[in-house]
Amino acid sequence: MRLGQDFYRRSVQDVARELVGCVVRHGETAGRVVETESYHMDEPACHAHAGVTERTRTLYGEPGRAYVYFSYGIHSLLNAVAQEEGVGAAVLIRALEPVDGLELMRARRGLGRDEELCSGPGKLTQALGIGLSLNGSSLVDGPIEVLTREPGSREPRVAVGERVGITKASELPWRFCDASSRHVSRPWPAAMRARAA
DNA sequence: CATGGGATTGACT
DNA sequence: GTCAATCCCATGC
Repeated sequence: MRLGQDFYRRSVQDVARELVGCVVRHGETAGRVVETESYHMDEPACHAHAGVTERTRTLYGEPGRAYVYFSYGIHSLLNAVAQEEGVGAAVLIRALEPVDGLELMRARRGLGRDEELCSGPGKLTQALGIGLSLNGSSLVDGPIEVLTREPGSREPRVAVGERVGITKASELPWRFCDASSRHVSRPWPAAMRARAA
């Protein structure tokens, strides 16, 4: 079942935590979310911190849309816009566990072990074929689907830690991981595993 | 209009 | 562990 707009119209931290275990699908390819990070306009690591600009318009828009942006000249990164319209906040999808369309993912990514297909924010957009043209598209009724956790599938053990790869506000514990997954973008320190819920 | 930084990855030492 | 690739966008002149 697809997540509705109300799911996203909440605290961005809650959305990030609860997205772990959900499934993202684009066409034939799909993966289970094992790692997310939340970003909010009030802290300087968030693009929305600069205010409303052409780039951040999507971030300030209605919840439940995709914010896709280009990073380091090479990678597209996928975010889910959260909170009320007018608040710049989003959840970065950092890693997936491949579920469907593995062959197509391998073709798009080149040779690699299954753990390497979607174990990073730039890798998963490549594996799922998500590009900048999908910026602003709806996750509620658009081409990228975000589905609830399969009933009966195991409850993820969510570990909380500091966000990865940023230079500002790196102390905030806004990274959420399935601690038992081997498909995360970076190894999970033992100290953080202890905090897993 | 010119410049510089960045929520990354993969190749190489 | 280090480093380059490479482009969008914000900022400043």
